[in-house]
Amino acid sequence: MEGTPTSRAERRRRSEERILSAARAIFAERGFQRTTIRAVAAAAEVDPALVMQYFGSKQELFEQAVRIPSIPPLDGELEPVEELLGRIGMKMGPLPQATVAMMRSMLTHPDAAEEVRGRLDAQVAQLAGALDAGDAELRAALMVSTMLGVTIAHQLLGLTALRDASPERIAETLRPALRALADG
Amino acid sequence: MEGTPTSRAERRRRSEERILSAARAIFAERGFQRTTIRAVAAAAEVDPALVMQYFGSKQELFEQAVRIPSIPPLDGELEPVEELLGRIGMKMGPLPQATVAMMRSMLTHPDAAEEVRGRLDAQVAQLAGALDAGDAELRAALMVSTMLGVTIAHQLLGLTALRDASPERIAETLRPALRALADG
DNA sequence: TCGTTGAGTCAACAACTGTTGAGCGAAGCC
DNA sequence: GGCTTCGCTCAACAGTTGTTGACTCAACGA
Repeated sequence: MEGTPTSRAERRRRSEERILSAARAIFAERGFQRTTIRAVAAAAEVDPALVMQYFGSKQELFEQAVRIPSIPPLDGELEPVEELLGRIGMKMGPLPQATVAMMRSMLTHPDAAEEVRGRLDAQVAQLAGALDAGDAELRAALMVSTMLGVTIAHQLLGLTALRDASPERIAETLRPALRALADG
Repeated sequence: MEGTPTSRAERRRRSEERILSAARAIFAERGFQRTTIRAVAAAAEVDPALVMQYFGSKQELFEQAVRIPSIPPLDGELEPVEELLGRIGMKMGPLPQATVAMMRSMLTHPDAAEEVRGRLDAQVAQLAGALDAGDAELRAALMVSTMLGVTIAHQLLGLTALRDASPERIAETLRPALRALADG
């Protein structure tokens, strides 16, 4: 019977992973407040108390569930605009659940808001460094905001006009706008 | 003593207005889930039961508090781009609390999500009608999404790079991007 | 084999939530 | 003045929530 491991460490690892996976899914679907530990536990087929025992609190569970690798540095080769579009291009397929969970909570959960703001600020700074003219930071911020808006409208809100558009077509249509922002 | 009206109808009207005003403020600040009827009642200096008596349920209170005049039809005179920017221009000052409440809740409250999606869809359709080329709807959707993203980043998230930029400068910097989307 | 450890459960607490029904007191009407 | 109406409050219920402590039992190390 390889399927059901009886090793202690292995069982623990798997339970923890099942919990984290369930948490990501439910946080992504409902956001922080509407997600209950009981619901996560049920989805992970585990007792609610176990979730507490492993993660200490709902907040801790959230933090660990949405922990995401930080934004990779700008690829010096590609143009910033193409870099951004590429990220969208990839992200126009389903976003990682951790990202969705983070975004879904960012307007109603102060900690998520601060985390997202921090990451976007960083991305703005990074992007601004790759632009030239004087108000690079403002233009970078507007580029990032545009990406944010399109992602929200497409992935979280499901705007009808965007729902059936292919990622490539979106990226392609968006390109001139981003370029206009990049060039000033 | 004009300040404290003793007329029944007048008292009722004022209480209802105080409740709605408090509700708008707190819904705008915390979103639907994190807003409690008790908090609204306290802010309105009223008993929680009164809120129920007047509005029937928390959901009803929310709906009445965020009720907003629907989007005015596109002014045929102005170009669509300028029209949009104008609205942003106004909205770059503080947004109406009802709007903020709606937006703050839209990612975590299904009803708010549907309402916002509906309004944005309508705005897209309206805008698409004013553009010419083939994929007008997609481009209109991206214009609206851009506005959405900038508004969120600026008003709800407080991106540092946007926080200290004047509405005019934002609108001005954004114009070429929107125009690029509008012209195809 | 046996005591220890730790994964996992069970039942409960305490706080908070939306919501309700009975009741008080003053404004309105005759 | 007396009856009615209704704005408003009080106290409570019932469900849900995060969280906890005692407990069970199988894996583990000697």
